[in-house]
Amino acid sequence: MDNFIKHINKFTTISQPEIETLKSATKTISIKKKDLLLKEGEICRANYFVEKGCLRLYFINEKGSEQIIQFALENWWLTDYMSFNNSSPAQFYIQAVEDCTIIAIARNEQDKLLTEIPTLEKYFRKVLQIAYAASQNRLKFLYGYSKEESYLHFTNSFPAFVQRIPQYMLASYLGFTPEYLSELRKKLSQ
Amino acid sequence: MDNFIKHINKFTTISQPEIETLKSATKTISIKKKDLLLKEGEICRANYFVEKGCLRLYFINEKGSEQIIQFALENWWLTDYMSFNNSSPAQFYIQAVEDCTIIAIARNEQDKLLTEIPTLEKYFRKVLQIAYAASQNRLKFLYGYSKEESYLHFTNSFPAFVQRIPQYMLASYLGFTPEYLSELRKKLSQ
DNA sequence: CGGTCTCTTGACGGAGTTCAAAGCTAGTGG
DNA sequence: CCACTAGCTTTGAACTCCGTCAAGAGACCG
Repeated sequence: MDNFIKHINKFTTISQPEIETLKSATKTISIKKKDLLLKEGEICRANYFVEKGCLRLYFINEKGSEQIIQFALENWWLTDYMSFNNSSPAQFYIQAVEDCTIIAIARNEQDKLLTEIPTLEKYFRKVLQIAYAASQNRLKFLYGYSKEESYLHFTNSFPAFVQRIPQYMLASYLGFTPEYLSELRKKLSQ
Repeated sequence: MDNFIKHINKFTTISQPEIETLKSATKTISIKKKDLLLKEGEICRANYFVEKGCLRLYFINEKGSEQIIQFALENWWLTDYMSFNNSSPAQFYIQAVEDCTIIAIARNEQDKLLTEIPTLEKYFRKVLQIAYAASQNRLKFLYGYSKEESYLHFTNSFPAFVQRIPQYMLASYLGFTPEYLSELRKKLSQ
């Protein structure tokens, strides 16, 4: 819970009684590597904050292989927002890449919470504004870079993270095949 | 201003005096087709709501050609969020695709406004939550579909919008060349 | 009606995929 | 703590989607 409270205080001010309310309205979950928080087709009923570990959001494409859309590291929120907003069937899976500690706010609890603690509206607005900025940036790289450039950019920007995940996940996230990633690595190491 | 107020009322409740405050803190701008609201390298000092018309967000890639990241139609917000959040140099251009009526909230006014009218925090949080959901969906299509499938999906989903914009913009938004779009159209009309 | 955008056509080339198979690594149970 | 196995990574060859270039046809605006 520590990271979570710190994170809130980075963006707004929250009182001790409000923290207590928050604690009673959230669930802290420990999950193992490869455990699923959400499956395609289910209704996504919670928003997940990564206290520790790493989650991924992905779907299965027509050819039957996994396509990763997003990773969430410590201090990031992750959910299938379409499903979460509209209570529609999820289009994505959410899975633990490593053993994780997750803080979950259930959909119905969130509505109540935001009424009881209005400053959380500010917190979520700011967090979403940053996440949205990141997604604009992401699109810029996707459109502007070749696969090789994407790979170089990503490994230079997040060297530590690249060590944390298997290569096939990196390939999937960057939008190419594990075979091609292997070819790139070989080429670039010479 | 009508669309704007209606849009706010779809997500939260705003009082008459609050509307007056809002009116005095925003600027309504009329711009002509091809006018620019933001250039790469400038600091983006406003968030733009499309009351009427259509905007596009794009950048110039290494080869010197325009890459469109996003369109904004009526009732959508558009800005370079990275630049807007951090007062850093913009990575994008914002341009009118058609003659437009735009409502602009300046960066510093927005901070004041959100303090004076707390319900706007809820409004922006919800709008961003929807925009973020749309961007997750966008990524799913980008990763999951071939160029041909992207084209078919887009034209089927937004036939009216496809009529509103030149083909080279559609090609740019979908991430391919006008030449290939032309080839696709020919092939698919047979 | 003249000039500048926009769209089309076709030839060619290359980045990245697919498939199949072999080598490697790490986790698990005995 | 070792051995076995499933899953991950590498290799290479064939193929294909889509970009590039260049040139011409059409459309729209002043």
